[in-house]
Amino acid sequence: MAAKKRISGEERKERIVRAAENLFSKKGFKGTTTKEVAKAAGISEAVIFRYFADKSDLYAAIINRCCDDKHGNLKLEGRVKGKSGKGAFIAIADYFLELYAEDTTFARLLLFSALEKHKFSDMFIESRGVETLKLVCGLIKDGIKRSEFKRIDPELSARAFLGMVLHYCMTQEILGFKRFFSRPRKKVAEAFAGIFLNGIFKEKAR
Amino acid sequence: MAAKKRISGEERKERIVRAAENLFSKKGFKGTTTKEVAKAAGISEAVIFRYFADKSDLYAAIINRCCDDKHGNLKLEGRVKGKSGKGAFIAIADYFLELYAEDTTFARLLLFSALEKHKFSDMFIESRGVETLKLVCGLIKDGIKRSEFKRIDPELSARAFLGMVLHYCMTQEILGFKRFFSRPRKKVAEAFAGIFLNGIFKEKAR
DNA sequence: TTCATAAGTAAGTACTTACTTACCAATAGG
DNA sequence: CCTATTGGTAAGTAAGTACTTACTTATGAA
Repeated sequence: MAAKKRISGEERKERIVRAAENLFSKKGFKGTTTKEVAKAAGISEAVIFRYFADKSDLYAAIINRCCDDKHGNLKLEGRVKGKSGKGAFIAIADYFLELYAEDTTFARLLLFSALEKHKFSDMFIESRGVETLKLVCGLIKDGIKRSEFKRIDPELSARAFLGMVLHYCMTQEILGFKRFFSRPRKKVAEAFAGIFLNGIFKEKAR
Repeated sequence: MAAKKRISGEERKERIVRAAENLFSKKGFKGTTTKEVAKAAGISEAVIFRYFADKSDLYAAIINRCCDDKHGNLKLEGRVKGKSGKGAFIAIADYFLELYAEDTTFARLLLFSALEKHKFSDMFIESRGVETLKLVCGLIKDGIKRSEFKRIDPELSARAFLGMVLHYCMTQEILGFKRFFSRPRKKVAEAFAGIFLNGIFKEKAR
């Protein structure tokens, strides 16, 4: 029989949050029981309440993990850095397509939160959502300044581009559209960037 | 004191479904109790189980109502009929922008269903989702045939356009983006159709 | 009028939920 | 070695949960 291992408080807390993150993203906050979380974390239910005041406190811990994690935004910026024009938009599209194909945990957490009206979705909008929008917006404003793009509404256009990409990701991976319809990632990124850019590209030299 | 009114079975059933539809769309299937549904429908809980075998049977009734309801697709087709080129795309965008601004019940039901993995989202994809996609796809194929559009992937392009529109609707109305950012409906529809079309429009006469 | 039937309820049942209590055991520092 | 602290549990509790039972009352056709 395995000797009973005891783990430090911090490590245990971390494991509980990870287990809960998984379950909440799969079944929502209401749809997940503390019993399930305990089982997934390999401990008894009471331990959860030693580390967290109540269930929603556990939820708050997950949210903080997600929003503090600047990893996502940094990673995206890294991919775009150095690129310009079509390459930059392809990189953005490709980033999200890859992200959603790999793991929908975060997206599902966000959606559940928006539907169940926790404050997670608000916090998300204010941190990561706005950042991403700014990035795309910046690219567009640059293009306008250099007279490569038409003088369109930058925010609205950024929403259009991100909308194409993110709605595709969401329908494919979360609504399950990919069972009926699929295209190689590179092709999708290329097509979306192409449609978007040739739309806002000012035709030179008629 | 008001005389106790009795209502026909069909009418009562209908009222229960309507009450449940509202609540499920607000709080999800798991997040809504049969007690709440009964209260909203103005009856005792037991009545629900006279008309529906169980809670999920009630859910199924809602789904059928939503999917059978060809109203949505017909209404969209009606708006597009007779229009071509940019006007048609503006009409589509405008339709969804208006729909979401008025009422997110259906969209929320669909999202909850996709997340909670009921079969509603599958049924939706197979009925209304695919229909809408076909409509846009048809417009694009026509344009290609008439050599007005580039020879792009019609399905993928249709997804791009619908993505812009629907993701905008969703983020505005369900994620609550509209608190931070808003544009007049006509302007959004115009902008999205413009971006999309000038992207796939073949430039004539260089 | 009569009465079978359909519409409705109050008060349960068996079970699950989030959360507590009272207690136990491994570990680290003296 | 001892003992305070920390990590952990078994077995609760009160308040829900979906669903049932046993019963009442309005309605409409005969």
